[in-house]
Amino acid sequence: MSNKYDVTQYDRPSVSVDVLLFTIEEGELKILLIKRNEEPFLGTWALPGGFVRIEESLDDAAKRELFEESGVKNIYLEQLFTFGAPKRDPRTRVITVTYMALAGKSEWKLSSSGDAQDAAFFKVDGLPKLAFDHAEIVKYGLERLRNKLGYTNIVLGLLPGAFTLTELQKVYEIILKTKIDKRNFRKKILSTGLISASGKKLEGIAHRPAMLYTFKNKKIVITD
Amino acid sequence: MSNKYDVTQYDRPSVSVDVLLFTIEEGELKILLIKRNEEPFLGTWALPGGFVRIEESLDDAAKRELFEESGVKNIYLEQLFTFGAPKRDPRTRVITVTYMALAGKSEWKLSSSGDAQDAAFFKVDGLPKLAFDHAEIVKYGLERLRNKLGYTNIVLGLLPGAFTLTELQKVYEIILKTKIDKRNFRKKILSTGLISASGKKLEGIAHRPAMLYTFKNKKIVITD
DNA sequence: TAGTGTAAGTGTATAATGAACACATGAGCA
DNA sequence: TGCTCATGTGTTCATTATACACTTACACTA
Repeated sequence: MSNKYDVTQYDRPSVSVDVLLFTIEEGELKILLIKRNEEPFLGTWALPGGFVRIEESLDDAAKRELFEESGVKNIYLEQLFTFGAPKRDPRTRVITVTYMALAGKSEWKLSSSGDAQDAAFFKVDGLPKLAFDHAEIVKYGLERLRNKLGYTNIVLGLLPGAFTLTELQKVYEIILKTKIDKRNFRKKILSTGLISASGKKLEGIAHRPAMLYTFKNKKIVITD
Repeated sequence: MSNKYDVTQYDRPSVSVDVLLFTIEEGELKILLIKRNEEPFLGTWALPGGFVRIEESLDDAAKRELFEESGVKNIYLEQLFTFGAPKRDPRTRVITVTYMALAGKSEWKLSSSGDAQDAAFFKVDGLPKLAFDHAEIVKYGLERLRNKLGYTNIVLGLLPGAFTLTELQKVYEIILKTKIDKRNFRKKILSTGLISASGKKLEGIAHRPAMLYTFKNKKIVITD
């Protein structure tokens, strides 16, 4: 903190939060986008987000915006990066703190918000043109998500409470875009000790029923 | 970006940058602190930093503040995290974007700045009481630095252009607070192919002279 | 100039981890 | 009862990580 600048002396930027809400749907990694209904970028798809209120923390702002625009609550949320190029918003200086959120299939119900704005999940591979620098933000978030798969149990944010090992493996394969060997995957996952067999099995399917597993605790931890 | 908030409608927070400048000196990992000469926290040590100007990028603000307060230029700089708890600054709402910078021994000359403020390097282990939430920021930065040692060549930011393998190893040992086996360390470092023997050797020392090595390129890259 | 002090430099054996690979099992259903 | 289909399970080999000790090259001193 330099002594040369009075807190109130200079123009202040606006500060916003933008949230990448990832989910897995139909075997694809998707993110939530909102169609803008005002300028700039009217009609363009953008990340959910909005301005940070003067009395709320950044995390709270991200939670609030996410809830207002998707109805999602109590999900994993992690600060990603802060983007602050002077011209990233054509109106005025806006610095945006970005977040990554993960939701399981059942956790979101769109358009729960008062204003019935257009909101939809898009495959991260076939995204439309995005407003502002949001394409860059998505790229950054994807990279972070892929990295974190490797050394944390972050994947639990994308799964229901009980899941089969095949489902778990599919999530890894979808996000990392790789094929994984089934036996090696199971050995490695089980050796972490983070998940345990529930004893229950899938029912009503026309083949051998799979064991359902659960994460022993719901905290994201570093696994190696 | 929600449509419910006009850019100009609400109070805006102030946005600052704070920089963790790490260096190695006397076999210790140290960071630069500045003694505050104004309220709040008058007389308390704090991270170098200051307010982001309305027309400059966050990176530029961090570079500028670092230069103003330490005279250091052109060193490795990486955004860490953004801290925005509503009461973290008692004056008003200040959101701070934090950076980590790395400097070799020769790169800094303190008090090059106009105002002859108190500035000094402190061992990260024995830090004085810090202003604001700066202790938390240091803790976060240290963790990031330790992690990055493991999977990048970030260490080059702390070393001079030419260095011995023993010096390199010492940097790892100091930061990670571990003893490392000399032979295994050399095998691993050399196998990355990122450094090469310069052909020159240390001179004028009372024992077998060590080969000087250099990083083949000065970019920080991920090594595994 | 021989001897001493000191850090540099070097290899091998063992353990742990990662990668490749194929077939029997149990449920629903016809 | 037999067909279909995804589940579930072990071993071999290659790679990587770990543990560990002696010789070398220089400066200095006697």
